[in-house]
Amino acid sequence: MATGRTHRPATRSRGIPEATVARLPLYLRALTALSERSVPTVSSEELAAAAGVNSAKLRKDFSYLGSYGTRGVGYDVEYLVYQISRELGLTQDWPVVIVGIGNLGAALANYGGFASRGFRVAALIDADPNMAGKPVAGIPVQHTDDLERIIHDNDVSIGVIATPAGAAQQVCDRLVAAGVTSILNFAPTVLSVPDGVDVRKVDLSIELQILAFHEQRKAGEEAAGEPGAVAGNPEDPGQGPDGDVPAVMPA
Amino acid sequence: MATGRTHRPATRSRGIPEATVARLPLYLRALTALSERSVPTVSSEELAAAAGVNSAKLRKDFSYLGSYGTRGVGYDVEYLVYQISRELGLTQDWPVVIVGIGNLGAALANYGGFASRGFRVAALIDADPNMAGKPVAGIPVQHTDDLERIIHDNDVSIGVIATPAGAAQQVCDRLVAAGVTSILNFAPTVLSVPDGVDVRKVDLSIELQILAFHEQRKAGEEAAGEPGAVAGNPEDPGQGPDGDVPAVMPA
DNA sequence: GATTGTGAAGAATTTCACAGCT
DNA sequence: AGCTGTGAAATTCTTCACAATC
Repeated sequence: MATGRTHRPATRSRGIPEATVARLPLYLRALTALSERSVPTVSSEELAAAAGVNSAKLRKDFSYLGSYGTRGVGYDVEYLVYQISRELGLTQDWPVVIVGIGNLGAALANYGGFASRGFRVAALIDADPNMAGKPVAGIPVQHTDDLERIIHDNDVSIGVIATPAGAAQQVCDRLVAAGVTSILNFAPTVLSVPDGVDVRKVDLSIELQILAFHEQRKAGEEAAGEPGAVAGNPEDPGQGPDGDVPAVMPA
Repeated sequence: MATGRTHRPATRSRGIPEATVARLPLYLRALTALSERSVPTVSSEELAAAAGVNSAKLRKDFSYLGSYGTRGVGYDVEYLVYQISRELGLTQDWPVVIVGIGNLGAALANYGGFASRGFRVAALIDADPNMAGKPVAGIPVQHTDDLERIIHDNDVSIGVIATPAGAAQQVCDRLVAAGVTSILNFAPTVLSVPDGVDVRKVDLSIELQILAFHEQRKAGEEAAGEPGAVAGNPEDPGQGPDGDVPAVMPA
């Protein structure tokens, strides 16, 4: 749980489970692809396959948004795109600042999917005076000294931190003090923020470590006398068109 | 559920919940920081605060690994570092290949935390012939044509995909065919892989969309007559030093 | 006949709260 | 006295299975 303002039935049924929220972008992407191919309708089964989940979960997820499908037919692609976009708040434009324009910050600035869906890179900020003025992805880098002014001038509420770990908390504090209430953190640190501020983190080395855990487990199982040994034998019951992604759970 | 070989009590109690596995790297990072400051022992309360979780959860997590603490005292930092490292499989060296050396791939190649903890960038691979031979982060980029050979020669089992979305599935297929069984995907696509292969994904735009959802909700609440209105009011019961970070992972 | 929407069952995860050890 | 380890309760998430609807 991340949102501040705690414990209260959230007014009236504004109760979309967090797990569902986290999947909406996945559905939206799949739907956008269908939309571009001018597919008019899609069944829960097809859409679920495209998004990499199972269809019961998808239907349950959609049920929290409302009844947007037609029984016997499926979902209208355009309509669903709109409804999910609206639910996610993507019908408005979110100015975003990226702080820390090193390799990663530059990569993020250049990332196309950024602008495509409701987000706009309002400014790039770096502590290195030599960077100031240099354009990255067509946007001139500004100096950290002006951080507060930039936030205010652009009415930014979402900040991306791509600085080294050591600078992250300090940058975070300044962003929050200047009015940012959502932070996407790429620095490998736990940020502490006041209540009411959301933080999400993206951490390469954590993801790799989780993979290493599973990889090690595979190696171990292989060694222990297993009938079929070696990885990659394609059997296993059930599991339909889900296919990927951990979840593991031995027993 | 993803890992092949299903349904079996996993020999003997090798049953660490996935949610716990996902937090072990967090604990490890906090412990490593303590270790560097030569702190000998730490309580569940302190460590939990440093890792950004609550202490009951941390103790429960550790209970799956064994009884590594001392009642009335806490945990021995060095010992725990070792135990968690071992559990995660970080006492061995994992050669990793990065495919797609654009902005992001280069950022990943330069990422320090990579080498630091059990991972070694064995090779960089890109489809652009002009990139071939050019060093990135001190490692010469190799051409996609040699992908299979590179995987074999370096005994790689973990691959990182940082290509454009359109190329990701194809690269994935080749990696898997060549023997890779764990994939970290930065391309905004759902990859399909055979059973027994783990995929984790890191997706900037999904994270941003989740933030936008919460941001929108805040704005809405603000508008609807709320007592304290406006974000950032620091009250709220309970919640201790937890505060932030959703934990991501729908994967 | 096909497919949605959803109660109810089941599984996983988190939190509580305290017994048990040092 | 302090802090871990853990059953049990509470909560959240997933899956099942089928009635309702087109």
